[in-house]
Amino acid sequence: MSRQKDNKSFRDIKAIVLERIQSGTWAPDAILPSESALVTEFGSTRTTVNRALRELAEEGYLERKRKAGTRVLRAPVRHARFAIPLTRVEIEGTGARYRYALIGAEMRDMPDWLRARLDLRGAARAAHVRALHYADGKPFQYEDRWIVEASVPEVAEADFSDTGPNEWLIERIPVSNVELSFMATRADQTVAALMDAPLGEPIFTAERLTWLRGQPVTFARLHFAPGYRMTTRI
Amino acid sequence: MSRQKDNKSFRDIKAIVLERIQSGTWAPDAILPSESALVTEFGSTRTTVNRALRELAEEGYLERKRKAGTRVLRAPVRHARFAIPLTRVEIEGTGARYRYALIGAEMRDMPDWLRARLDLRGAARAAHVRALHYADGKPFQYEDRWIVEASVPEVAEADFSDTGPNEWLIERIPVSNVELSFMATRADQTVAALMDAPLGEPIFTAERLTWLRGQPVTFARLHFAPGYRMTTRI
DNA sequence: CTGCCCGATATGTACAGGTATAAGAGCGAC
DNA sequence: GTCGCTCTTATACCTGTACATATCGGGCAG
Repeated sequence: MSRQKDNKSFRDIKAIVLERIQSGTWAPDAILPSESALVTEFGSTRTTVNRALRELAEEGYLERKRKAGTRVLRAPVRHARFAIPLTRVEIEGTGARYRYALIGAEMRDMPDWLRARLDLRGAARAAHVRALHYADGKPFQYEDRWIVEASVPEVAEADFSDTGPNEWLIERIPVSNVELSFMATRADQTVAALMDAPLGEPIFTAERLTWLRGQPVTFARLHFAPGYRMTTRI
Repeated sequence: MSRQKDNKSFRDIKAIVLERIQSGTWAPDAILPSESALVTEFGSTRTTVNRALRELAEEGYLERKRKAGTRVLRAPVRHARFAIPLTRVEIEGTGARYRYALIGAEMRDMPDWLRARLDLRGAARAAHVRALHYADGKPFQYEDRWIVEASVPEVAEADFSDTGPNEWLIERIPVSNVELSFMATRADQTVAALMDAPLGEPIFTAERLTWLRGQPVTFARLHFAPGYRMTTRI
């Protein structure tokens, strides 16, 4: 016997509530029954009902306010979730062979636009690393990255010829705050040559800004091969 | 008096655990103490510790397995979360004035590529709607959408001259499964003319496929104005 | 009528204890 | 050895209970 009776798990309750929202039983803007009312209906406890409703609220279907009750959102604010794996993992995940090639790495003074971007006052040195990631021998992603020396002093001695700067960084800065942007850019001379694409080709591009405890760590611009699609299901 | 002693809330515990991960006290791949061990350390209950760890696992920092224990992930699988609001809401959120203009709407037989994309066998009719969304008088997004008649029969009589098809759909199909893709495309004749952009300009493009209970509902291609960036913080 | 306070109420969170389930570890039969 | 079994253990989840806290709305003083 699984459990004593036909008691609903929080998963069951989530499914039932979602079904009622989808079918229109509980229309948008409607206040749904209080937790304790649902407890008597489903024959479980408030803890369980609470978890179900809380997760549905987190997923954007409901809005909950103390005393006000739980309301069905009119236009559910859907959230797309993208996994952001290492490039190597992303490539290997498709079954392709991964290859990495360093193009160049030097220590330099950061250019003004970058200092502005990172909110850094005063001069600062950084490693400028450029690298290519291949999938099955074809260029997959061109990585153009700056790593702030003040935040990661070891970078001055780092060797990126075998390991990508991303994996190198993850060893040292495992967790951090990230600001990610995606955009469409035009292939310039460098990108066109490296990606084997015509000049001006639209390139799916990601910019990634990373901080650790308020200190800027790295700025990366990732140029994906023509035709790249970032896909998710929600 | 807030609570009886200095007991930790699940938020406190999350913060402490995260701090230990970030500072390397609990290095990647390390198994951290069992829930009951943490209970004695933090002086709370397993429910509380459990919630803290569960949420950290959801956020991609930890991996939890029954019996195996809780492990710090080497390369935290970070998840970027993007809110997917209505275009109108997105524009109004920036403080800009929203304007909508219908370009065309007709019922047609679906082209082959679309039927293949939606996994539909046999002929099927759909509404083909094209519309422009403006922010402060400038084109912001060109929407090219197909709505499957079999799934939303009212679409044959719908009038999209005042309301965008997206808002119209949300009234009828509040919740659904979505597959979202983002890519960089080249502005073709239509897009270039409507967006007031040069031919061939890189365009940030989203494709959105929607199902309700396994039935394909709509396919939309959203072309954003040149320079558009999709940004998030994680 | 207006502004403030205060009680009722719904959700937020915590505690204490229990059962269910997955999976590693060790043992024995073959 | 190795396959299959049981035992143990750590997490997953549930039941009940209690108190905390935000907020709506009504009542009262000015």
